Formats: sequence, C-alpha cells, structure tokens
Amino acid sequence: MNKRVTIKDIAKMANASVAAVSMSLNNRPGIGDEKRRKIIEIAKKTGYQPSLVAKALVNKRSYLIGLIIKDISDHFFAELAKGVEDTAKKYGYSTILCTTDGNSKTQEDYFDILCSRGVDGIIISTVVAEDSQIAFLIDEKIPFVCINRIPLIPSLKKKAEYIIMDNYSAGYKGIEHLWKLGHDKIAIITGSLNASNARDSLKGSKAALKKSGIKIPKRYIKEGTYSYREACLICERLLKSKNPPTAVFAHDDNMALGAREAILRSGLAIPKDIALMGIDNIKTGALAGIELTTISQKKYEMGAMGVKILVNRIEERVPHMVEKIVLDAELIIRNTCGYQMHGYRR
Amino acid sequence: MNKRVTIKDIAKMANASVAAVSMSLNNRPGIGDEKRRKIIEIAKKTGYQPSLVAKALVNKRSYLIGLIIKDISDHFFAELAKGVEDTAKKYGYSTILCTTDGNSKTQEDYFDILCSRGVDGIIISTVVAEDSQIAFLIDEKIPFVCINRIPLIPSLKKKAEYIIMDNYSAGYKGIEHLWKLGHDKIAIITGSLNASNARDSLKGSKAALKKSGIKIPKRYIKEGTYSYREACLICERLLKSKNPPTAVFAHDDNMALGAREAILRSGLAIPKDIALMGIDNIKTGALAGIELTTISQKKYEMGAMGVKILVNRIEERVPHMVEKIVLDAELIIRNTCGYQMHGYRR
DNA sequence: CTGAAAGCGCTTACAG
DNA sequence: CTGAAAGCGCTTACAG
Repeated sequence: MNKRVTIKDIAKMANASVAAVSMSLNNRPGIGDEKRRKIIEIAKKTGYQPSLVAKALVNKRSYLIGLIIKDISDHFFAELAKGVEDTAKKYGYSTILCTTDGNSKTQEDYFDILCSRGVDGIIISTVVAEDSQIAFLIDEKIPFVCINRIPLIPSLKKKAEYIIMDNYSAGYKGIEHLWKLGHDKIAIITGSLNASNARDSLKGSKAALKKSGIKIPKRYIKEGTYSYREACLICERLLKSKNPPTAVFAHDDNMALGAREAILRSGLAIPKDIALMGIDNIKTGALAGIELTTISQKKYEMGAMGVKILVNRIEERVPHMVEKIVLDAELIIRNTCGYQMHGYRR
Repeated sequence: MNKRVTIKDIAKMANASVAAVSMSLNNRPGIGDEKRRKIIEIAKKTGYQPSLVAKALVNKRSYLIGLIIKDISDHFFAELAKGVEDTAKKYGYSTILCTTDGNSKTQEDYFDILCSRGVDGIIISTVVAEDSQIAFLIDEKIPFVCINRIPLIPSLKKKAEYIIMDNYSAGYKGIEHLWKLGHDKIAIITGSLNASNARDSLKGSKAALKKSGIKIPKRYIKEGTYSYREACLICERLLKSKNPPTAVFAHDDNMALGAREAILRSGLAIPKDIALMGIDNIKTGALAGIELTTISQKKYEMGAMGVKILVNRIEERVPHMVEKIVLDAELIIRNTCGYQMHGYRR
C-alpha cells in the first residue's frame, strides 16, 4: 500500500472541505455545480481512487463476498466459482476464494476470517450434516446462500436460502434410464452421505429401484465420498466379486471417471460389457472416447443465480422472502450406457 | 456486517483503555500481566474478533492478495489457483479471485479495484505483450509476481519477479520427441503469440526443427490461442489438406484435446495414424482412453511458490533480490505419440 | 449551499 | 507500566 492521493489531498487542491469532496464524488446533493465539477476534474486528473477499506469501515459495506467450496481444482467447483465470480464482478463485488478441502475446522476458520473482513455475504457449497456453523451465520445476521448442498437440520434449512439441483430426481432418473436399458444388476456409488445432495440422490435411486421392482444386494451400494480414487477402488472390488453388476451409477462424474478406470483396467468394454453413468456433466465427460452419460448440473448458472440472490439480500432491493430454488435434473444420454446400441428395452 | 464486540466494549468491561486492550491482544509490551490476562480472557469470553478492515486502514496491511487469471474453469488455472489459495491461507492471507477472460480492460479494472482494496500483493498469470499495466504496479510499488507468463518489454521483465516453466525447452523437447519417433511432418498449434510462454515454446520448437533438419511448410504452424475450439478447427483444416501432417504438437493440453477431437472425427487413430502431444499435463490428459503425451507443468507448485515469493516481498523478511525462477520442462510419455508401439526410431 | 466535527475500529507515539 | 490523543481515509449528521 502506497501513499495514494486521498480525499484530503483533493480537498486541499480544490480549496474545499473533505466533506464537499466526498459528496461530490458520491453524487450526493448539497454541492454547487461549479465546485462539484472542479472537484471531479481534479480527482480524475490525479487518478484518485477511493480507499475501499476506509469506505468499508464507515459504510459497513465491503462489497466483498466469500465463496466457500471444497476444491477449486475440481471441475464442478471451478465452474461454479466461475459463475460466482463473473456475477459478483458484474454487481461490483469482489470474491474471496475459500477452499476447505472438506475440512470442517478450515471452514470454521474461514467463517471467522470472512466475518472479520466484513464480507457482505457468503456463498457456501460445502454444507454438511454437522453444520452448526450455518447457525453462526444466521446469528451474525450475515447473508448467505447455499449452493448444491443444504443444511439437513430442518430448522436451519427453513431459514437458509439455497439453489440446488433436484438431486432426488437425478438419482431416480439415472436408475430409470439403466432399468429401461435392461439392467437389473445396478451398482450405486454414492457421494458423501453426510451431505444433503448425496442423501437425496441415494433416496431417488432407491425409490427408482423399488418402483421398477429391482432388488440389488446391499453390497451394490457403496459410499464413494465424491472421490475419484475411492470410486475406482469400490468399482474394482465390485468387478472382482462373484456376482458383479452390469451397470454402475456413480453419483457424480468424478466418481464415474474413477469407476471407468477400474472397468477399463479390468478389460471390460463400456458400454458393451458394462454400463456407466454419472451426475454433473463436467466437460471431461463429453470428450470423445469418454462420452459419459450423465445428469446435467447447471454449475455456472447456480453460481450466478446464487450471487444474484445474495446481492438482493445484501442490498435489500427486493421484498424479503427466503428463496429456495430447485433446478430440474436433466438426463444427458451419451455413449456409456448403451442407448445408441439398442435403445430402450423396456 | 453486524454490531460485533469491539475493542471499546472490551475496554469498558475490563476497565481499561482501548490502547491497553489493543496492546494486550497484540502481544505488545507495556501492559501489566494481570490486566493483560483479564483483557484476553474477556476477549475470549465475548468471542471478540478484530475488525480486519479497521486494522487494514491503520496498518496499511490488508493480508489480502489478488490472483489474476484468465479463467478459473480452465484446469491449468484451477490448479494454479489451488496452489495460490492453499499457500496464502497458510501465511494468513486471503485471496481475491480475479478472472479476466483475456480481456485487457477487465484486467485493468481489477488492478484498480485491488489497489483500492489495499491488497498487499498480486499474483498475475495473464501478462501479455501490451501489459503496460505491469508498469502501473511498479509505479504504485505494490508487490507482484508473474506466473507462467512474463512481461516481454525488457525493462519490465528486469524488474518483475516471476516463476515460469522453461517454455523454450518444452517446445524443443516436444519436437525432439516426435522427431525421434520418426516424424518429419509435424504441425504446431501455438498459444497466443502475444504472450511470452507461447512465444518461447514456439522458439524452442523452431530450434528443434532446425536442429533435426526438418523442414515444414509455413501452414503447419498455426496460432491456436490456447483455445480448444480454435485448435480443433485448425487441426480439422490441416487434416483435410492435401499434404497433412503425421504429428501435431499443440502447445497446451487444452488445444491438444481440441486437436484430438478433430482427429478422431476424421476417422484417424491416435497414435497409429497420427501422433499428438501437448504441454501442461492436465489431469484429463491422464485419463484412460486419452493418455496424452505431454510436457509437465508444475501448476500447483508454481502457485504455491509464487505466493511464497510474494509474501517474502510483502513482509520483507528476506534481503531484497528480484527472484526469477525457471522450472524444468519434463517430458511425460504416454500413448498418443506411439512410443510404446515402436520406441524411438532415430 | 457550505464547513467543521464526530465517528467507523483500530494502533501508535507521547506524556504522565 | 498506563492513559489520553491523534490519525488511518472516508461519510454523515449538524450547525451556519
């Protein structure tokens, strides 16, 4: 930080009071036209840039928002972050990137830091079961919106604003698709079951299983914690078992890719020998040679909408009502489930 | 922002002056042990969190760093950002995510905003030829370090700290590898030639071409601007031409993936019919079925080291010398160039 | 319309 | 060792 020109310098140069300068620069009434013009001119000439930190201190508005995600190198979060940052920028906010790596303590630290920094609001996409931390935000009255995951505790869920995909439907549609293609032996690799999205997807899948009258052994359902590595291991074990599945539905694309590695290494062909599907629709899944069938998540849009809601709350330009948005889950049929080979069989 | 407990509240409760509270909380000498203990205890009990914005105003230290990149949804930048954020967090800094989408005006705006916010330093990975904006940073005396790209203007380059890969060597090694595998008709898809990395890679490739005595037609070298789409188009045209290349060396993996799409769509097999290589070593390239031969970029490490250098500069704990780090370019042989098929032929 | 003052939450000299 | 004051850069009442 350097000795930059301040409001005081300009006041001196313009032969005016600092209040006059402040008001001129902020388009407040109460300043004569000529004086105002002069002040603005000097400000421009000297390249004056207001100190956002001083402004934040007096206005209690930092124009800063915190973005809390698990891992920016994960394609899902990267797209989300892009939507957030683009939109924040459009509204005049800067975004502080906060990465928790799934660590609850790190997240808690970040909440403290963000509050200390006086952020105007927070976007959170890492909410898990134990998230009493959400209660802290409500207490502190700092606006926040949850993306992708929401609090499980009903009292918190009620108060939280959020925007998520219909994960239940996503879980349901995946099974339905595989069932229609003729599969009965479907394995499910779930996300981290301490999170709402993973739970909802699982519920949906189970409902679809029931609806279609499929019975699968318990061991066909494993918690993959949204990890590539973990899903790869799980799938490997499944394939080696005496009664392996003919389809695997991973509840996100990263895990589907992990499962894919296990399948390919075992010498099986996709979709000829085994079907594979994911959720999220990350870019990599669309690549030739991968062409993963999946359920679309509007990652960028969720980020963008999240900020919009947040800004509305911060600036209170909109009559207050807690917004809860659930986006449709859309099936994206590519080549890993065999639809192009033979179409639906039932 | 809410009425949180302040230093003043604590002073009142502890029956002390605000100065005493400040000094106690900051471990400054000049306070009696007992009083200090009492103050600290009250602070803890009330959950006092200092206002970082007030601190920033008086200390001229925000513990904020700006990260300027092109696109967070690009895997290269995402990994870089991860290294930056992780390391910044470790040193007690928060990072403001600034995405320019390659737009020079956006970048300029961000420089202004970051200065207004009083960031302590900036990490930039978007420097291009015209970047007189770097001069602005030097003028304002705000510490910065360039990652991946550096200023082309010698006077600026001299003053800038940076950490980059040896792009010349990367460009060289790629050609060398293809040449050893027996290729003479090698097409090169370059990055954005207004950036140092793209220029250096190209120089390296040309040098290798010369060294190995290969002569390629002008039209074999095209500027792909680091864009998947663009590279795909370029490659498509190349393949349709009367004398198509037998190898394409894209100067980043994104472009290599774009070229791959064109190749696959044209019905050719990789590496049987045509060789393909990239630079960067993004995760997607390692996936089964892709297995892109490439040159490794230490994305995370560059981000991490960049922050380390930046913090050293900010905190001046290290004797000042302008650090310029050039990392080795390491060839990563996977399956897209045919090495496993027949090894080197010359 | 205009200027001087108080204050945002903190820290740093500076007297006692 | 301790307290009162001045100041960081800005804005907002509040008198003239």
